[in-house]
Amino acid sequence: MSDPLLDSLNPEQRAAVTLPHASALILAGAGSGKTRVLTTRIAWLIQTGRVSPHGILAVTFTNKAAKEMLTRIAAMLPINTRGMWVGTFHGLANRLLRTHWREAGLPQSFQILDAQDQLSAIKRLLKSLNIDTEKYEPKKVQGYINGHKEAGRRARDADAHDEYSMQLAELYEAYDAQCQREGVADFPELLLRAYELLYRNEPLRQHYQTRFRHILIDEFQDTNALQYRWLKLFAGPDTALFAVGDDDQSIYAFRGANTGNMLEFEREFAHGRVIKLEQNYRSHGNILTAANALIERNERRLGKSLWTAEGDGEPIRVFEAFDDRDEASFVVDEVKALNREGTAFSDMALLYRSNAQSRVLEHALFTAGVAYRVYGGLRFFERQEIRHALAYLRLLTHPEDDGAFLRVINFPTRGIGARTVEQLADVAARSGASLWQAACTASGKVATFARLIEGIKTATAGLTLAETIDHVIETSGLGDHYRADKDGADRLENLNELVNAAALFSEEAEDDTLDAFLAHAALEAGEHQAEPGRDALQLMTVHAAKGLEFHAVFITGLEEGLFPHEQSAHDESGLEEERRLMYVAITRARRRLYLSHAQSRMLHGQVRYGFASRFLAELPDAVLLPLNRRGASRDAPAAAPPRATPAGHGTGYRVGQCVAHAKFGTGIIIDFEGGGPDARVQVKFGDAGTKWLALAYAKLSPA
DNA sequence: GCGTGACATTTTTTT
DNA sequence: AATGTCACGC
Repeated sequence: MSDPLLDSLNPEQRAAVTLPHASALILAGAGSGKTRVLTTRIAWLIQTGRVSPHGILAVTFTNKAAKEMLTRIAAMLPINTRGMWVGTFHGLANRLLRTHWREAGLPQSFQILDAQDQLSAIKRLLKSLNIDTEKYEPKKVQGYINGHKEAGRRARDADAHDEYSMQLAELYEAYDAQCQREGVADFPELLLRAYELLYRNEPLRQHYQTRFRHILIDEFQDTNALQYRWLKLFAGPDTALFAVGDDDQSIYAFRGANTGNMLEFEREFAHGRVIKLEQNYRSHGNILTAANALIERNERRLGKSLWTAEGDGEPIRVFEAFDDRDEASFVVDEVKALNREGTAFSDMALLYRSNAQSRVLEHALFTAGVAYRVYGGLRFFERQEIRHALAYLRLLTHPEDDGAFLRVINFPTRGIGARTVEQLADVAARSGASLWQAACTASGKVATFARLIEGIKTATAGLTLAETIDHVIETSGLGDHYRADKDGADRLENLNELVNAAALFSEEAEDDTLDAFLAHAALEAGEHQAEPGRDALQLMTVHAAKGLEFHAVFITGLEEGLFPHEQSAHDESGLEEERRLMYVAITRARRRLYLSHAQSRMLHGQVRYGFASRFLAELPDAVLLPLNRRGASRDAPAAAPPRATPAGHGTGYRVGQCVAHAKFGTGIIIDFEGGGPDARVQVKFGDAGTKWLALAYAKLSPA
């Protein structure tokens, strides 16, 4: 009898879904139905009675993916999915630590530090230890600490051979001590703590190992060393691990993701049980041909080639613009044309390597009146007014939190300046107490502040979450502060939105305590971006586009130094990651793909000249369609792009022009000086670097 | 204690 | 170009 769950799957997908009770690695290419396989596997396991929801642990990297997974499973199964653990690594670690806080050595109300909180905690530490922040930059220290935590190393495990690394290790140690004292945990700490908890506590470990008979991991290529060890710890002798990933889409190595985990997993758990999903249901043939040709240039990969049952489709359009503004206007024209032909704006995406590139594009779109939406940027719970409000709340439930204390002690300003705070910190440090405790014994303005917090605590004792937050906003003076500020309307609205978010949270969450809400705020920085229904062009970085798909995709800024980014282009591994990034970008497109680059571009306030990205040359010519400059009328002198800076009269050359030199190859003129017989030009060559050449002697020809 | 202007600093991002 | 950080002066 046919099973409705499995009917629409292809043979490989079906094999993956119905694997026996053993660990396996699923190599799922872009657009091959990865999420579908993962969710169907869970549904199938439960429906066929192989496991109860209680025995399932499913891990993802983003909250969005976790939510999507739950929704899809719920749609497939009539039964209730409660009891299943589905969430992000951090969310699950938090859940574990909240349940076993005593065993984990944390206070019950421990607070979570996001990256920003962590950085300010580190700055505070460096200051208290009188460390030279020129030599030990806070950001570097943060990177050092997180790097070690993500590799599963405590300060004592960090190798310290010279003065510098010994100092760093000491700072790491001191930082952890500070966090412990204040009862806070940063993101990697959540994982490491949860890991250590199970590692050291055998009964607990056995409990979870027996409970979770099936562990499923999404985006496995993004796991770091600690997350992998974490999974190994959860897996008992009778646990089946189901890891789904695509090494070609690993684009987070820069933050510790380790594709090597896939190889290791194959050896340690899957024992050769590897299923490749290579049929792509998303893109037309030419797009896949390009993607395959590109990614084949990478050495380090497990090897996989996408194919489609669809036809070749349209060629990939390549456009060379004079400059970034020209590129933007090209994009605008094409977007409008596509929309006229019936493609919704929301089904088109405009991708770029780095956020700074969006400005010019936005300007052009705005001027042309095209609705667009930029993803990324400041998230809801990261806004300063929200952080202030949350800091008050943190202080209510967890007064030991010095970070929260410092954020609000003088915001809104109440006449407590740096000097006073410093004295307070001295008192606290001498007695080993928290700032809050020191404040409670203080007098004057500090005492008034302490009474304010105490007052809020008493007044909100019986209130709901939303009422509490509303009360905090009004009593703390935050509300008045932003009402007095003529630019404070948006912030007030956000604070109001925070109250709404709390009300919603109370409705939905099983545990609607203040602590739970604060953890939620830290772990889920807020995908609550407003105005969904509107049909708008989608703008985002390539990173942000992972996992999404669009009818038409524009990849812009395909220039050396930008994409691949110059910071990554030096070593082979960096370059391979950039290539994977390009692979991800290409495979977002279903039907139509545009690649564009510009001869010159405004970057960091000055004009830069770049060559076309090497990635363009790595695509097969057969699938590319170089676009001619648009209609002759638009090329009329009046509308010509503003690149024509004459390079000395009568020389026949101008800045921005491509030229060829017998010895140095081709390059672009980026500057000139003198005129007539003395004229010299500065040319940036692809291979030979930048050279000054005298026009009278150098044999240049237009290229 | 607080506000302002000079200064540097620019990848990618989730949790 | 634009943004954040820091030191200085009121």
